[in-house]
Amino acid sequence: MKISTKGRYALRLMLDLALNNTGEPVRIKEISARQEISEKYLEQIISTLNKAGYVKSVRGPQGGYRLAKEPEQYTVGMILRLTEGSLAPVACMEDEVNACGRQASCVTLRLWKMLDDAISGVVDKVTLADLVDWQSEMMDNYVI
Amino acid sequence: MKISTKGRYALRLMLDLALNNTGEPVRIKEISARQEISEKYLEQIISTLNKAGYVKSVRGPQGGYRLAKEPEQYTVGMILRLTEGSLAPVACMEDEVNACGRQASCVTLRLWKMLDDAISGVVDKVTLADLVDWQSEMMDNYVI
DNA sequence: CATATATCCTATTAAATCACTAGGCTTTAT
DNA sequence: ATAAAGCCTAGTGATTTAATAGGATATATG
Repeated sequence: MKISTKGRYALRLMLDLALNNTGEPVRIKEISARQEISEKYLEQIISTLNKAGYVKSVRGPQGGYRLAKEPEQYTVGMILRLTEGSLAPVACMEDEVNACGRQASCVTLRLWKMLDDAISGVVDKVTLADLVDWQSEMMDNYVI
Repeated sequence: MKISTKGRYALRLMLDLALNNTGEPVRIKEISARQEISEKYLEQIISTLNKAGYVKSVRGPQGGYRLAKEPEQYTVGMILRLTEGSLAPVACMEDEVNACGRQASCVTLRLWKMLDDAISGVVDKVTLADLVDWQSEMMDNYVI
């Protein structure tokens, strides 16, 4: 019942891009240094985000990545589901077609639906822009 | 981000005991047949529940297991946390002492706390007695 | 007391997943 | 032409998962 490093790193990566959303592309090397995550692993993760159209890449020198849309447009759920695969607490809830034979008589299915709703209620509501806001709130506190 | 089979089986096991809560001990063999889970695996899972005092065992012929308390006394969270270890969505939230160095400046921590609260809000509210009720509701629907 | 029936306990294992690392290929600004 | 970036695929060690296996121990019943 854990969010994997892949999902967490993807979130930090997107947040890093949002915080450095100047128009200039951001290099993997910079993100790697700031977030203390290996360049190679970041490369792999950002490739998923790129293929999904969540970020735009610029190749060659002075290249890098930038967000494809505004931070408000990305929910945490979008990012985590893309990189984690699914946030459903049990496999039988993943697809439209539920293959489990016990389904009709499955009491716990109701429980899993409640859990799934609770999880979705959080991740589909919080956006990247919220994370950016929270970040600046924290910075404010440090100033005193 | 999944509940493992161990946790799901533990829940079905406890529900099976609750539905057969006659005072007579219930044998693993019966649970295994009803739930279609191997006896050996059930043995292992119920051993955890037994050590935690969630069930009481009777050894020897005519032996088996029964609930130590009433179904209302068990939340789904108790059972899942015991068998799964923890339901926290990230490792850095598990212990009282949080070892992560980024903690102070960690924006996502706030998100994980929201997620953790949402999950706990469900599993700490639903009891074994609720599952029993839901089960009988379903049975009613089948009668028509 | 003997026996069958149950729980109890520890070890092993095949498969899958996770969290990376490695190395070369392609594009493009200078 | 060159160097700096992203792009792509494969490999790998460690850990976890989901069991199986096999015997030890307790006890109700005849």
